Amino acid sequence: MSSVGTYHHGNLRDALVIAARGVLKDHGLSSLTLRATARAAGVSHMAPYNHFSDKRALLAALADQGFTELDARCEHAGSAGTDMRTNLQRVGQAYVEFALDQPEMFQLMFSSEVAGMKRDRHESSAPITNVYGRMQGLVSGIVSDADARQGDVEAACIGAWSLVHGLATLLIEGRIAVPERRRKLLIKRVTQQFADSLSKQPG
Amino acid sequence: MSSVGTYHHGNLRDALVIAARGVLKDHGLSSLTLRATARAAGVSHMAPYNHFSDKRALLAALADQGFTELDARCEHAGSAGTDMRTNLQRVGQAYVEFALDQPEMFQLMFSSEVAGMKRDRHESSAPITNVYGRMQGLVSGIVSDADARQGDVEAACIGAWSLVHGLATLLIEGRIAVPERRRKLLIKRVTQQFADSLSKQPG
DNA sequence: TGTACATCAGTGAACGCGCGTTCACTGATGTAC
DNA sequence: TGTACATCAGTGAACGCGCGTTCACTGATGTAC
Repeated sequence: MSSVGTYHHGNLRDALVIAARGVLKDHGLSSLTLRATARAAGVSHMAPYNHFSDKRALLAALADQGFTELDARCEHAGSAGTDMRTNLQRVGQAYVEFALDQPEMFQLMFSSEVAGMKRDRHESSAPITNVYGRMQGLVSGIVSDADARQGDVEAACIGAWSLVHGLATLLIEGRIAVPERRRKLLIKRVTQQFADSLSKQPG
Repeated sequence: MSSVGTYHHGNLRDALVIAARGVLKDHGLSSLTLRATARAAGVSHMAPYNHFSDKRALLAALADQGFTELDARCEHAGSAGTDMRTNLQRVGQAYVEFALDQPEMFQLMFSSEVAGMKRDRHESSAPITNVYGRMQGLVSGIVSDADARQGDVEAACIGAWSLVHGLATLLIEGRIAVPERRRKLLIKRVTQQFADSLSKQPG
């Protein structure tokens, strides 16, 4: 137990993750350093080492939080209706919109700095698996209605993920020239087309 | 005119780009610095400033080279046959395989460090446009056979690019668990499915 | 209710690193006369 | 054919920066007795 302003912080670990998130959002991934995070949390630059083994562990904790939120949004989007094709479209849309809402977070989550992380003993295995598993479930459900070969199902699952991930990435990087106000419609159309195309494959 | 070993290099600009490419390939994007490039070219760390206004300009020149090569491979792949769907599939496959052949280059090309570059007066406008234009031509050709609306054509074009770009990105980052030997087949299937799905859209 | 003490969670100085860039310079080249 | 000189394309020392991390430390906490 501790009160505000004491020597011991009380919950510095969480506070650091929150601070890191602020730095990431306000100044971008390349400015997200250990020292900047400590500064933002109002603590000495050495304090984080009491809670994270090193910089990567801190970034990994933040990325985990992002994956959890992405998964939550996809889950919410993908369980609204009963039509699997619609649900898949909505999951895809949620994925891309998450990336556009929090581009820096999305970049962190898929940055090579964080990939293959040790994860500092703090539970939480690869949470991207949940997101992909969700798509996989829907795609498999749709495609397996037809008499598809197994390789085709796998390709369709990976295609689904690739499509939304690529769209998110290209939009974030500004490679796709589309005015702000048309973005959402575009995302909907692209994901829609993909969802509609499933199970129209030749067996 | 100058011979080897003289004070004046003769063609340091090109030599620097080649050296940068070596550094990028051998040590990755984060190690691709001005000084490392100069070192690799066997020249003082200040010499590059006679040929490039700053670090970004050097990286941009290298990225341009990458885009040119990517476009060449896509062109070659996409003009082999006469069936547009097949050509589109091959272009997509070439895109992904380029990324896997030269992952660090691909990362550089789409890194935010290089995006929206000034490009140091050395001609060569955004060469990614060529690659996308190629896909766009094929997709439009296929989809416009049917009576598709304009927005659907656009969505299909962007979908094509997103699909291959996402697949390339996810494979490079090791997010897709697929053994080395099955990669090529997977890429083929994913691009194939997409190409086949075109013009089966509902008008 | 006190007190000794181990442990926890902070501090701040310092190190070594490599970076991009500035600066003043100098050696080599080519051209005008 | 020679020579003065402007220009080009290098050099190397130095600066300031922020980083991650080490180190020795110290203040606060909680528990055993």
